[in-house]
Amino acid sequence: MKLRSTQKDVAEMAGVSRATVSYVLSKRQDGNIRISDDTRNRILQAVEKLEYRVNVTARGLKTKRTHLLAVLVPDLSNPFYPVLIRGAQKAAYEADHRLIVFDSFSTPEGERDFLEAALHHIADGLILSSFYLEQRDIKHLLASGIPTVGVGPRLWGSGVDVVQTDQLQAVRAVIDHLVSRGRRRIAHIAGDLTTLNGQLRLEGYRLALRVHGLEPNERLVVEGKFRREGIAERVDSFLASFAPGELPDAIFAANDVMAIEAMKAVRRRGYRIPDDIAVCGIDNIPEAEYVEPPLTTIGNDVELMGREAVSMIVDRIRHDSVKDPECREFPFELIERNSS
Amino acid sequence: MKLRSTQKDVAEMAGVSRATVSYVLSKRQDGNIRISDDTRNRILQAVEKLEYRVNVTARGLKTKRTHLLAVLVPDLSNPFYPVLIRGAQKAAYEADHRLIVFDSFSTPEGERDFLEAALHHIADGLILSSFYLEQRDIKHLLASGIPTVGVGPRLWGSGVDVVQTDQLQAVRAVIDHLVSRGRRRIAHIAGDLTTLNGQLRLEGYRLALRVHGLEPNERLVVEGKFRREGIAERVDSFLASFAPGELPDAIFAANDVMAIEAMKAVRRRGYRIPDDIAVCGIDNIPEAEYVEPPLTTIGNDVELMGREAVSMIVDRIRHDSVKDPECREFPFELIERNSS
DNA sequence: CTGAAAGCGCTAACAT
DNA sequence: ATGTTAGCGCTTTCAG
Repeated sequence: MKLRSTQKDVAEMAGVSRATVSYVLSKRQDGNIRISDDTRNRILQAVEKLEYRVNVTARGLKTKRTHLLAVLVPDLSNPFYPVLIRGAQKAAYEADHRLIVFDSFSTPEGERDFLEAALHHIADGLILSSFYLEQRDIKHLLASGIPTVGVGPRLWGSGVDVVQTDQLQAVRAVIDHLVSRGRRRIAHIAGDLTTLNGQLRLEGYRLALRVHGLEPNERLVVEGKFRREGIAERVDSFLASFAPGELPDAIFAANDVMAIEAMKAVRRRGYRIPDDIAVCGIDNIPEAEYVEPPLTTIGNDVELMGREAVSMIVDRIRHDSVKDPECREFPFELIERNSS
Repeated sequence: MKLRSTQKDVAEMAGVSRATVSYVLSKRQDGNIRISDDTRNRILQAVEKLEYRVNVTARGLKTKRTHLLAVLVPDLSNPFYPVLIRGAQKAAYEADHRLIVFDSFSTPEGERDFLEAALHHIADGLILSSFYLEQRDIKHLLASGIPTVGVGPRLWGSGVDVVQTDQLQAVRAVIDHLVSRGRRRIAHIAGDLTTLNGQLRLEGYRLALRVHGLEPNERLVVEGKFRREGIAERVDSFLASFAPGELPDAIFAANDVMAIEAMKAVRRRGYRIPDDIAVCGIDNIPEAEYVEPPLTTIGNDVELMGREAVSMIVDRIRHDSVKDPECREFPFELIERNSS
C-alpha cells in the first residue's frame, strides 16, 4: 500500500491548520463559519496537487458512519435479486452510500454469518431478504440500532421496516385468472414451506381455490425450494403419477424459476402449454418473458422496492429516527402471457 | 446508534489491560507471548457478557485494511455477473472478506464513480469488469497500490492481474461448429464495438470465417451493445432486409442475452430454429438452457473465475505482493444444444 | 475566520 | 505473562 497524503499534508502545504482543511472539504453550510476565498483556494490547490482523498476509515471512526449498506439475498442467481439490488444501488448512490452484497445461498448459516457481520457494524443499514432469521436475531439488530428493512412480509411485526407486496392477493390474482380460463385441476409447486413466503403462497392458493368452490387436493401440491435445482425432475415424476384423465390442467408455481423448470418437465412429457397444462409463476423475472411460451406471472416493480428500501434506511440514518416501524406495500400486476 | 461496549470495557471487567484483550481476541500465534488460561477465560467471559464485538472501523484505521473487496460489473441483470459475484463471494468469505458490488450500468460515468470510490480506499482489492477505464485510470489504481484484477482481456497489459478466457478461440469454436453443421451464411450480432470484447468477438468471427474459406460480409453484421434492449427489433429489421433466398442460415451473437433476443425476432418472423436459422451465443447464462430451443453457446466456469480473481487479490494483500501481473486463463467449452 | 486539542476504538512495539 | 504507550487520520468543540 502506497503512502497517501493526509489532511495534515494538505494543511501544511496550504499553510493552515488541519481543522480548516477538514472544514473546507466537508463544506457543510450549517455553521456561521466562513473561510476566506483565498484560504479556500490554497487548500483546494493543495488537495489537487497532493491528490488528497479523505480516508473514509478515519472519518468513519470519528463519525460512526461507514456509508455502507449491506444487502442480504438468498440467491443471487435468481434474477429477482439483482433487480432489487440495482434499484437499491441507484438510491444508495444518490444518498452517497455503497452496497455490500451478501448471498446466503438460502442457508440459515449464510444468514447468521450476515447477521454476525452486521452486528460488527460493517454497514450503516441493512436490507434483509431473510428466510431463517428469528425474532431473537432481529432483537439483536434492533438493539444495535442499525436501521433495517426486511423484504417481504416475513419480518413484519418483528420491529423492522418492511417492503412487500400482498402475497395472498397476488396468488389470488393468479388463481382467478386460471379459473377464468376454465382450469379446474390446478396444481401448486410450493416454495420452501419452512419459509413464510412459501406458506403464504400455499395458503393463498388454497384460499383462492375455495373461493371458486374448488376443494384443495393435497395430491396436487409439490414442494419445491424456490430454487431451480431438481424441480424439473420432481415435476416430471409428479406428472407421471397421474392417470391420463386426471392430469392437472394448470400448474401454479410459487415463483418463476420453478415455473420455468416446470414448463420444461411438462414439455418433456409431451404435453402442450397452455393447451394441455397452463403454467403460471410469480416474480416476473426477465426470463419469464423470453421462455417459450412466455410465462404468465405476477410482476411488481422490484427495482422500485429496492430504491424505497434504501430510502427508508437513509431516512432513519439521517434523522436518527426512532419512529415506529413502517410497512410499505407495493402493488402487483398480473402479467398475462401465452403460458396460460 | 446504541452504545457499544469497547475493549476498554472488556479490559476493565476482566481486570486486565486493553492490550491483553486485543491480544487474546486477535489470537495470533506468531509471538512468544502467552496468555494464561485464567486470564484468557476471564476476558472471554467479559466479551460474552458485554456482547463485545470489535469495531472494524477502528481496527481498519489501525491496520489499514477494510476486509472489503469491491466488484465492478457492467450489468447486474446480465446473469453472467451474479454468477461471477457468487464465486467471488465464496472465496472472499473464506478469506474473511466481504464484497462491495457496484453496477456501472455499462456507462463510463459509472465506471469512473467506481474508480473514484476505489481511490478512496473503500476496499482492499478490486475486481474490475471494465469497458471504459483507460490506461491513465489504471495508473492511478496501480499507484494506489490496491490489488486489482480485471475480468476479460481488456485490462491485460495495463499492469493489473487478469482472469479471462481466450475470446478468439471461443468464437472460433462456435463458427467451426456452425460450419460443420453446414451453415454458410453466418450473421453476427456484434457486441459494443467500442469495447475490446466486442471487437475481439467480431474479429474472431471474421478470422474463423476465413479459415473456412468464407468471405466475411459486412451486410451480415449488426451491432448490438451486449444488452437486451432493442436487439429483437434490430434483428427483426435486419432479417427483413434480406431477399428470401439470401437469408442468413445462422446467427452468432456476441453474447447470450443478445442471442436470446435474436431468437425471439427470428421466431416472430416465422422462421424455425434451427431449421431455417441456427442461433448461437456466448456465456452460457442459466437462461440459455431454458429457452426454447435451448441455446448453443460457449460456457466457462464463471463462478471459478470469480473465486480465482479473489484468490489472486487476497494473495497480493496477504503478501503485499509486488510480483508481475498475472493473466490467468480459463478453459471454455462449446455447449451444443438444439438451437444449432 | 482560523488554530489547538481532545479523542473515536483499536493495534503493536516496547517495557516490565 | 501482562501493562504502557503512542499513534492511525479524521472531526469537532472551544478559544482566540
